[in-house]
Order: sequence, then C-alpha cells, then structure tokens
Amino acid sequence: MRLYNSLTNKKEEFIPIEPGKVKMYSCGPTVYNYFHIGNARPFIIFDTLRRYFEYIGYEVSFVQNFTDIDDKMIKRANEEGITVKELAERFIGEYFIDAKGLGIKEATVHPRATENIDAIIDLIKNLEDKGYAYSVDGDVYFSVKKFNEYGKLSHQPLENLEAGARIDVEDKKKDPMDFALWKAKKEGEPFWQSPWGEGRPGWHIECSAMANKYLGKTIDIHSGGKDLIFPHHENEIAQSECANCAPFANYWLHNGYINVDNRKMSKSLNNFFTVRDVTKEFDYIVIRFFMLSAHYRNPINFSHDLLVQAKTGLDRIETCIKNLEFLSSNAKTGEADEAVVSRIGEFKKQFTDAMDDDVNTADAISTLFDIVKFANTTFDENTSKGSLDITAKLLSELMEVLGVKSKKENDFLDSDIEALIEERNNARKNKDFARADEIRDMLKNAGIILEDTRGGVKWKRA
RNA sequence: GGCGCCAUAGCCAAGUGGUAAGGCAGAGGCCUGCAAAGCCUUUAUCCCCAGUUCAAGUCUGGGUGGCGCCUCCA
Repeated sequence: MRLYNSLTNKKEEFIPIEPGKVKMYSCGPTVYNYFHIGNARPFIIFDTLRRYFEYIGYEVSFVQNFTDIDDKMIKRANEEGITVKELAERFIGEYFIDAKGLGIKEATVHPRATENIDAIIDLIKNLEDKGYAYSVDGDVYFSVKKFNEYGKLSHQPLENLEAGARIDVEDKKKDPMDFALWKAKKEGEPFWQSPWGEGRPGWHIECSAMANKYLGKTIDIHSGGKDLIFPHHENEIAQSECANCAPFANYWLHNGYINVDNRKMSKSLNNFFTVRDVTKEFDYIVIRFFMLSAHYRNPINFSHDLLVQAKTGLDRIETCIKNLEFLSSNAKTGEADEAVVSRIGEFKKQFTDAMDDDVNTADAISTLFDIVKFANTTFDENTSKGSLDITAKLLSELMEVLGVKSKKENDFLDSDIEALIEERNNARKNKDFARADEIRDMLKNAGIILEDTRGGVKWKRA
C-alpha cells in the first residue's frame, strides 16, 4: 500500500511500526457548532482509510479528539448564555448523530481536551524542563527557534514563515513565531490549576498530548485537512518531537478542500453548508458517496447538481444489489460458475489495487460500476444462485468498505407489501390496469418502488 | 514577496511513456399494458507553445487561466 506523505511530498510504501497494526490520529472537530461539509471530508476520508486497513486485515487504533476548550468555544458559549461544558456536550452529541449518518465509525478513543488536562500539563512541563518552553505571567510559550526542524512539514524555512507572522501588541512572546502552550486565565473563562497558575491549554498542545497518551510517542499516520499543515501540525511536530526525542508521525496525510464556486468552503468566508442542512434534501450516504467520487487530495466543488449525480450513481449500484438478491431468491440452487468466481476475484483485486494506490476511491468506485455492468449483462433467471450470491456479496462488501452501504427502512411491513403486490398481480391478470397502477402509485408514495420483470414483481425501498 | 496545487468530453472524474477507465446528463434503438430497471449504439486526442523520446494527457522548459497556505480554519 502506498500513501502520499506530506512530510516528503511523495507517495511512499506504507510500513507500519508494528506489523499488522496501524496507529492513526486524526484531528477532530471543535465542538461549537454543527460541522460543515468541508469538515466532513477528513472524517469521511480517514474513516474510509481506517475501514480499508481493517478490511485487509490490520488492527487499527484510531484516535480522534474533540477540541472542547478554545476561543471559539468560549465565544459561542457566551453568546448562547450557556457554559462551555454545556456547549461541548450538545455539539459532541450532534457530531455523533451526523457521523453515524455518514457511516463514520466511532474512533477507538474520542478523547476530549478538557478530560486530558493532566497529560497536557505534563507535556508542557516536560518541554519547559528541556528548555523548549518558557513562561511569562502565567502564559507558556513554545520557543520555535529551539527546534531546528521547524518548518519541515510545510516545507518552509523559518525565515519565510516569519515574514508573514503577525505581532500582537499585547503579546508577551519572545519571538513572533512562538506559540502558546498554556494561556493564563482571563475573567469569565474556564480554567484549570497548573504549575503556572490558573489557565487553560493552547490548541496545538492537546493533539500532541492525546496522541502521545493514547497511541505512544511515534504513531504511524497523522491526518487532517490541508489547512492544518501550518501552523497546527507543524506545531504538533515541534512539541512532540522535542518532548519525546522521537519522530511524531511516520506518515502525514492531508485532504484537499471542498470548494463552493471554486472558493474554499470555510467558516471565515461564510460560504459553508452544514451536513445537517444538506441532509434535509439528500441522504447522508449520498454525501459520503459524493466525497469519495474524487481523490481525497484533490479539491472538489460542492454543488446541488453534483449531489444529484452522486445520488443517481449510487442508486445504480444499490439497484443492482437488489436485482441480484431478487434473481437469487428465485434461482434454481446451484454452484457458482467457475468463470464468475474468477471474475469476482479479478474485481476484488482491481478494487484493492485502487485503494492501495494512495486510497484512490474514485478508481475504486469505478470498479463497483464495472461489477454492476458485469452483473447486468451476464446474469439472468438461469444464472446459478451461487454466482448471483458471490457477486452480490462482493458488491455489498466493497460498499461496506467505502462506508456507503445504506440501510433504508420505512413503516410498511414486508408482508403488507407482498399482499398488495399479490392484489395488483391479480388486477393485472384481469387487465384492470387502473387498479394495478393505483396500487403501484400508492406504494410509490410510501417509498416503495415496484418493477415488473419476467421473473415476477420486484420491489425495493426508495 | 516565499512555498505549493490544479487545468482530461455538456457535467463529474480516473489514468505506472505506448496510441484516452467509470459515472451523470443528452440522442437513437430494444424490452414493456403502461411504468421502472436493464441492455445496445452514439458524444474527447487530454489549456497553449517549444523541447526530450521510436512513442507524451503522462517527462522538461516557458506561457495562460484558476486555487490554496504563509493569520482562526477540515
């Protein structure tokens, strides 16, 4: 398996620290709002990578944090007139609702910054002891100049980064590039006791502390959106490597942006759509399928039309699985055809080759369509049950790896539906097409689609 | 100013130097009580210029256009 490593700007063969195991850390949301489509991309992409690792037999430890204390949290909580903790509880709950809908598996651990203050303080103390950090009036800063590899992820020499650095008048930093590890308490803000007095952690330090605590000094893969490369990930590297005297992450993976009208979707540009809003019109799983339809490092435009396209494409695959199940239920029992078994093996390889190539989900999805085409053109009511079943199984399995397998339900009981279909069949036999269409329309309105085929009537939930 | 990314059909999108996957949409046809689903046929020389090579969408150089990071941001 080859992965594009932002650290080296190259695709590299993935070699885990421990054979058969993968330790992944992915930056999670700041829980002050519903997350938007742009936020969703890394969640979906790296969940897909995680699923794929599991599919090919790896044991994955996947850590994704919640940032539940920072400036944005405090601001929003004040606006809402609730505590930061209440705000966090609320949006962590909302996160899980959307994440579940999007097929994002729960991480092995979802640590929260506020529940790991001890680990954060220990890490800062460690840095201070080693001379990488200094305190001023209850603030603690990391001294960037002490880490001579600073800039290795963003591939920028320190001078270049400095050129753009903003110097705050109030700042107590010794150097404009230095960043806060710990912030002294301000009036009305949540705080914790520390060796430097009452205060709260800076943003970057939490990821270093939690990655270290839950995964160890060196992890296999650290991932997040491209916009986290600088300064967030650069700072994480500095903190972790100075504290541990060990490489922080062997592979750094970064996804491209979601654009709207070719501009980056972001909160500051205020051109974002929350996932929750989009689900008013499209299924969660359509959003996921849309995301996976392009390579994760490329930018993708977000638009209504593209979601419609995604939905239509996804329907084609789902319909195929339905059709295979239908044929199978009526098939004369039989062993799978040798030729089919062999084709299935080829398709599976085609899929894994695509995924092995830096998680090329767009190519992997084209394999699904190839299987659909194969099934649609070669199978009919004379096909053996075995052949139909292994094909349906592979399709379902690969859909599951991509996390785009939908579970549709509605209020109708299967037995009710079957009874109505029976009634309609009788009407059709008697050429009472008016009644037949009436039943079909009624079911359609309830989200059940009927199809008349040579083998009988097929139905599916829309 | 520094660093970097992208440019493939109406839309989306893959593509290890050897003569352009796949999906969506459109057109025509088959099947069909109608519908749905499906099938068949049909739609590109890969932004421009120059170069390397027997051979380039794929490498090199130069343009043009779009975007991003350098400041909170997935």
